[in-house]
Amino acid sequence: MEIHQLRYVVAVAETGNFTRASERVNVSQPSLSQQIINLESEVGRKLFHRLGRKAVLTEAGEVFLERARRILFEIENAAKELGDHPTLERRITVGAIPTVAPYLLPTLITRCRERHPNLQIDVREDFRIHLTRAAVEGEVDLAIVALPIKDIRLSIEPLLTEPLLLVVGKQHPLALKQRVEAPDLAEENFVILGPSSSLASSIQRFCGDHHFEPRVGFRCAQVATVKALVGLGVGISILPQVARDPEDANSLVYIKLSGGSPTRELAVIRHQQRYQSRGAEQFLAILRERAAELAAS
Amino acid sequence: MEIHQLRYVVAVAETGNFTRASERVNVSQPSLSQQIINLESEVGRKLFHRLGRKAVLTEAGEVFLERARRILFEIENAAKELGDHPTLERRITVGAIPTVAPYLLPTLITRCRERHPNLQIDVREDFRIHLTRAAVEGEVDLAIVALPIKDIRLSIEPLLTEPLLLVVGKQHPLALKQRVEAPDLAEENFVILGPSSSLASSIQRFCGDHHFEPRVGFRCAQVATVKALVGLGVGISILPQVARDPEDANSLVYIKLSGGSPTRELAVIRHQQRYQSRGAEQFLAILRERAAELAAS
DNA sequence: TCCTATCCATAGTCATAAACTATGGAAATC
DNA sequence: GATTTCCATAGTTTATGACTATGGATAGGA
Repeated sequence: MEIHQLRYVVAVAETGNFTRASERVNVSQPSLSQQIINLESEVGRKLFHRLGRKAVLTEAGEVFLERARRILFEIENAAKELGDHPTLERRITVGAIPTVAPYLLPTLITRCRERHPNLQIDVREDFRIHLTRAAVEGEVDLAIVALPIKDIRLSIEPLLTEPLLLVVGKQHPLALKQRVEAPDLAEENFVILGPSSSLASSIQRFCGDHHFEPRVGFRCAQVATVKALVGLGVGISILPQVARDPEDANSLVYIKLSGGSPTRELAVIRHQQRYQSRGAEQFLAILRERAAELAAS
Repeated sequence: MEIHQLRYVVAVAETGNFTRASERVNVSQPSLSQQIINLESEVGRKLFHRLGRKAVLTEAGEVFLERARRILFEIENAAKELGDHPTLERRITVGAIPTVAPYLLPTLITRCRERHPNLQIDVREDFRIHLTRAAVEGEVDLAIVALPIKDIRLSIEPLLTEPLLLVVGKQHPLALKQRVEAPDLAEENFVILGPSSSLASSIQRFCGDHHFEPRVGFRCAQVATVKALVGLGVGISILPQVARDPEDANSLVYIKLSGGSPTRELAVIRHQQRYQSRGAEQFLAILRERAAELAAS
């Protein structure tokens, strides 16, 4: 007897149909069918009559269904109790990509400390592909990343669509132009982050959409390095608006491109089936609040 | 969260030691260790302090242990309830090898019908290797087979040590001898069952122990065929005492070999972890009773 | 009554998880 | 200080659960 088998039984009982149940629990119908058969063999009882297009619980199936529901409820509560226990310290791990971490997390963590002093937040800054894997493997509770992401094991909640701004040095000719469009960038040298960066991928996709390949002159590991080099005038870049810093005004100019400004969509991901602790819920509420603020500005 | 992980947690809690716990649940220590680590990662809490040679529950671990025990108890009861339900028909499948099935099962089933009218017994006659696999895969609840058997997934309960008797035709020279020993058989033609038969294997092993290879003249599929051929005088055989039939006296002579009579040990096997239903328990009690009777005769 | 659609079960294949063995590091014991 | 006993990691193998393709049975509609 396995937990996924109990879930499948409950799903079939509630939908009346193996196919519908398989859609509900995100497996293929033959897979669910086989697991129900395996379970029936193990407990030595038929749990469902297969009546043409209907799956109907047998008498034994009705008895078993109550037990299955109780077991699943207990399992849910086992995880919940650890997450919500009044005396156990709450601790979560949050991931964020490098073009989000230094700009969003400080505000989020500050608010969390103010409102939920008992909540400990560990941070992991990493690239999207690593954070995706970490979420799947339960190494982080939540991760803030840029879309697109495809992994059916993850729950993906969009947060905001964030403008990406052209950034040039104050002495750069483009800094003086009234209107800058994508084709204006075709001959420029780009300073961007490394190949693991989803922002770097977004920039290359945006340029591709405008039928040119960006001339990548510099690959950097940190946004601060990108800013420093752009400020020196050796190239241009594109950064998310959230990366904008008041101090940047000394040497940088942020420009919203005319005729279709690039954007990226930020989302928060977590494991589809992993219980979400009270601490994770608290953090998520603050994250949603901050995302709404950013979207409105 | 998986059921085997809960079992491992309980085992570690009760033994205080990963190594001891792994022995208890029949997996290797690294495997248990890895599963505990995976579970801790999933629930986001340390469940055990690893203090040198001791594994001690953390506070979270103590909370979790209660839940784990409750879940495992519910799971045990889910299976038990189906097996013991007062109104659900009880039905079990019993396997037996061909040199046991026709001699033991009729008596057992008759007694079961008398004492437990609500118990339905399905029978599967097959060779040991197939019954072993069927028990592992839950296709039979119990199976009566000859030893040896090695499979850690099975629970093996010896039933009785059964004499194997030499069988010859009434006109056979050995029928008239006062004392027959193993070397007397070295030049005889043997009539035995097919290569899948564990009895055939036992005969060959017995002859091997006496430093000769049996001359196998006939391979048969049924004990009745063996008896018929031996009665005709075309060869000799060795059959378990339980196969002896009053009608055999017309044409056969059963002889207990002097100087070390061959035996075989019958056992009943079942799946180690599968819940044993009330019906299976009832049958098993009758089987033990009959085995004791046979052992005394 | 026949055709189509919708269901479940089987077969074959593939990917992943859980098992293994080998082994290393740390701590306890002698 | 050496040895023993524990747990964790790494690499490999095996078993399980997933997939797709497809067939048989049944229900519904024309």
